[in-house]
Amino acid sequence: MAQITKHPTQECKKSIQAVHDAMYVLGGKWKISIVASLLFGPRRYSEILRDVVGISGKMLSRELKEMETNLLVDRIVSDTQPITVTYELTKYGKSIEPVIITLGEWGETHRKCITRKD
Amino acid sequence: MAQITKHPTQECKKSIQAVHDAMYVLGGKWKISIVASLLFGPRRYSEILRDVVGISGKMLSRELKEMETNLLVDRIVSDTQPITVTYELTKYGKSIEPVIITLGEWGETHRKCITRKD
DNA sequence: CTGTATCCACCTTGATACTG
DNA sequence: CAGTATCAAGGTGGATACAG
Repeated sequence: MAQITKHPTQECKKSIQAVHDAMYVLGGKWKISIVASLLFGPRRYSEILRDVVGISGKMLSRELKEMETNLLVDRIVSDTQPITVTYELTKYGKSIEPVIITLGEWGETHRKCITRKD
Repeated sequence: MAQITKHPTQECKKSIQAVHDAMYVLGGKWKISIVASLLFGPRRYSEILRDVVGISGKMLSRELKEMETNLLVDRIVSDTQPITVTYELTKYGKSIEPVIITLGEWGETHRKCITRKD
């Protein structure tokens, strides 16, 4: 029916909006990396800190807090001595997996391109 | 063989790196939206400006320049009067399509979640 | 039309030190 | 271990004016 020929702008804007929505939630410098880490299973604060190379503690807790607010992760506190905190993706957070996979695959390819061309 | 149990960190870091690489190139506030726009076909500067709601001219040209540098887009100048400039995705740029699609789908779902929960 | 230059407010991030 | 507080620096992005 509606071919993308004469008035593609509406179609286009809709897609762009969807993508923009996604990036609003995943938009921090580190959020996607954190999700990638959490896809491997529940992680402690300090573990994420080691996994996500370059992130600072401040950023990690801040991003995690935002992600908690956005219902992407659960924060589980065990009142051991000293306390341990485990983060894990919610069902909703796990639904990002395809995005991460796709992005990761593209990233690997990209790295190859870089290697060849730089 | 190597189960993701004892030493998941290496596996994990690799994935995270790949994702991080991707975000390095796609990382601006607007780049992904611009790619989304360009996926609908070549676009003029002013068209992208209209498609990507909220972006300013300065940001658009800046982001496009970076994307050109990263070989994601081609910039084609027609020396009409006045000149017109068309941007289109390179083959490499088009390879991001799956990412955008996946992200867009997730974004739509996310919007539904927002609607229900906010 | 397609940008660039400048000014400026705001946001983001890191380093460091500190708390429970 | 799991954060928080504070400071400082740089990046981000918009408005406006200007240029080819």
